[in-house]
Amino acid sequence: MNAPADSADVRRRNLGLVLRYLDAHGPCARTEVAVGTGLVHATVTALVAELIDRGLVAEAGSVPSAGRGRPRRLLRLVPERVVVLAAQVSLESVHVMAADFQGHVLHRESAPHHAPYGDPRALAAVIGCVVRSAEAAVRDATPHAHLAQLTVAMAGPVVGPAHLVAAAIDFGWHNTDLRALVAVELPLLDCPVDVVNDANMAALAEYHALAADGVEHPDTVAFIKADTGVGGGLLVNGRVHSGSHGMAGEIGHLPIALDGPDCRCGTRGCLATYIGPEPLIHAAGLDAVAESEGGEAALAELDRRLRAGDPAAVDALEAAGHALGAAVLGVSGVTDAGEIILGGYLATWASWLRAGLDARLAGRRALAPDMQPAITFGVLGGEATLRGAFQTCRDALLDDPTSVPALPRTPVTVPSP
Amino acid sequence: MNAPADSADVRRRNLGLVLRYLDAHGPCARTEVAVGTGLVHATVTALVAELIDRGLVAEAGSVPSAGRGRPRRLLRLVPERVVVLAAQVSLESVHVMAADFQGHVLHRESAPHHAPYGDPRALAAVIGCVVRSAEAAVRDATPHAHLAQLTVAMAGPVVGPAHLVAAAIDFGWHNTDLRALVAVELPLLDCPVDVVNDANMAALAEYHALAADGVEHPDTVAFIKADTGVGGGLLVNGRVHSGSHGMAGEIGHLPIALDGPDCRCGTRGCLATYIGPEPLIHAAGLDAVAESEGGEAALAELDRRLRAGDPAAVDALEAAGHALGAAVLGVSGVTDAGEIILGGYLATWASWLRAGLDARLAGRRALAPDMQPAITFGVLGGEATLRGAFQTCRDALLDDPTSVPALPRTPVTVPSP
DNA sequence: ATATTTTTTTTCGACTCTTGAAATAAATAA
DNA sequence: TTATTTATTTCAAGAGTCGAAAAAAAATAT
Repeated sequence: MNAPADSADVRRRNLGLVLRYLDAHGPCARTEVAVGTGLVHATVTALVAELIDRGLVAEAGSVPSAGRGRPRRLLRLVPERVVVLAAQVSLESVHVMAADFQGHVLHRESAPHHAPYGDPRALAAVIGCVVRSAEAAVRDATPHAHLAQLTVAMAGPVVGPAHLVAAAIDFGWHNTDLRALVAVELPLLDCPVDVVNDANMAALAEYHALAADGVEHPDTVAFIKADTGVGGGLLVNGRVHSGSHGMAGEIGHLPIALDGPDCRCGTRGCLATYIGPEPLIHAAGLDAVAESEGGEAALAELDRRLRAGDPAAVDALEAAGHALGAAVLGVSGVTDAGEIILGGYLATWASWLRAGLDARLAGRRALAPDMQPAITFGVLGGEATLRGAFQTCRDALLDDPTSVPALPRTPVTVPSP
Repeated sequence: MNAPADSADVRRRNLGLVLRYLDAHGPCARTEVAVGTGLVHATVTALVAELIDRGLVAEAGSVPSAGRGRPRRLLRLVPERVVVLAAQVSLESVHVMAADFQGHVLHRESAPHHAPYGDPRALAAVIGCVVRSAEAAVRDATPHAHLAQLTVAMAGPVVGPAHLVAAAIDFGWHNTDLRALVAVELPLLDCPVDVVNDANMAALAEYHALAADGVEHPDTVAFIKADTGVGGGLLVNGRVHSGSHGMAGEIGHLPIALDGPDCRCGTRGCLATYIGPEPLIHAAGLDAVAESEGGEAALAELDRRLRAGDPAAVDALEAAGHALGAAVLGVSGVTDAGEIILGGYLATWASWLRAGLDARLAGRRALAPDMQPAITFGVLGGEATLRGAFQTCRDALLDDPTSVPALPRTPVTVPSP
């Protein structure tokens, strides 16, 4: 933050600029990179040379240039050069994904963790085990890859530069240094370990998924999702804003009604008491199903009833839409998010939520039509969190491509005299 | 954002680093600056030389160093070198303040603007007139000063890099380029003109005022104020986050009750319908006073009654405290602000609000004691907005000290041979 | 077949910035 | 006076970007 700047900073930034350009615009020539980034040809030559050294970029043949002239030598990203590991800790199991730099999944693995409540060490051991196995599998397949980072996403606020898990309610933790615990389990894994909030990751992933589909995002974007719980995230300029306690986006307890239902959190009228799974199940008259077959089954049944047009189910979602509308107004009022992405079953059931949601937004809409936040719907479903953890690794690498070491010099076969 | 980096960027940053250090730590020697900033002695010498060239820093005598050794040559900021102009447009008048780099007020001036509703040009003319007169007064007094910036704060969202005033409800504007209009009025004023949101400026000012008193701020801070209306601001790392439409902090319309009172904005249950001046006056039974003597007088009367212990007044504020508590929970839930600064009469009447506020926060407090946002109270009152506009100029200068030109070279008297 | 034109890429010298080591300056203590 | 200590400056080196010129590689014109 207040460290001196340096020519190395300049280099890092410009390397990232070139890498981002190649990533976004596919294989292209140095000239195009120069024009696209605003750098001068000479500099692009130098930067590309370094990226080639580090194995992040390779030449990929020539194409004839327009009309006559020297043909363009195409440059392409080498996604295989980098492998990242993304892990997600859910209530009952650990999921790990290994992917290359462009997100091609190289390996997936899951394991139940049976972590005893209050014992992060046991969980770290399971994480370590799964990650180790995933890493081994990948390392065999792609021997030259650089392992860039492991990012572990889990429920609960993650705090500060030390990435302490401040309070994982589901696991009974308090100020746990999960990162250190995992690192202990993985002494041989020679890469940085990151611990992040899962909802924030989902937000990041949906943001990028929509951007890949051509959606232009405003600079401030909020994300609200509901599945097993209600959470969210706040993105500023495409980066996660995690707030003072890593809790930005712990939106489930946004108060939307002064005298609403009591909430686990101790207050009342929280958003989660309107759009969370339990209240929806209750409103749709599915308490019995939840009781006998569990919450997952009840939600599945709710989905069936919605599609069948069951009035209680439809009404439940319209009411939820209203509450969601209040939350959207609240979030957009506080953060001025220009877009709000809805994820989890809020995306799945978008068509049933829309009525209540739009009704609630209509009032405000009258005031400043062009200032309404755009409402979009996530497309990643359960994949979002892992994809977001992956994206975090990617961003780190694009911010500092020098973290990837130079390739071992290929021995030049000198023609004997 | 995605422009190439450059050695000039490095210079700018490091000049700013040195300038900030001298600003924060008072006169001190180059060695101390080097240690404090992490720069090397040689670099500090060069940077200081440039700052002296630009007239921002001057040598200020020597003090003996600890024990023996060459004495330290102290460096001091030259606040007089820079003059900034801060303007505030309120409903009825324009206020302008000229200050030096450290905020010493050089001149103040106000004028009623009688701006006809919907005519930004007339208002721009008044602003121009006041600014011109202020500038002339200051320029006479301090002939060598560099006029760095004019920042105009006004109610209403301010959008994007063009600083368009998107929708100034009070003035009936829509997407007005007030900056251009003011610039037209001030063709001779050779400095950048900025237009910003007034509540955001108040937030910035209170932030710095508290920091000057030794308060350590968390990285995310929210500000909520009420006086003639309800507004606020969001600060991330000490910088204003204005959101996608410059509306971050238009918090008056945060919905806190699903079925609350109707609001001007078209929805219902907005924060402003609970803690705004009209509802408070009404709840305290002062409608008649407001009718006959105006809102200002009614608020003054409310203040008297509070201090006299009038039950209706006290109850009104306790209820407002409750609503405010809900807003605080909402804001902190969405943004994870580690601190929430309350300003305007929310600060003045802190002691009467606390009961309701704390009651509302108590529930949440039980969940995560160390994650509660700290509640602090602004100290600047009506001065906040102008001070914030000033601070914006200051930040711009600290971010790029090269915007201040070199002093005209003092003619060296060559001894004739 | 050769020269010319066009486009892409690299090379080279100039300039700026930070750095580390050495030199200089200015005091005190012996 | 001479050594010691501390603060500051000087100087050469290293790393970056930039602009102009040169080189490379094709297509077209002669």
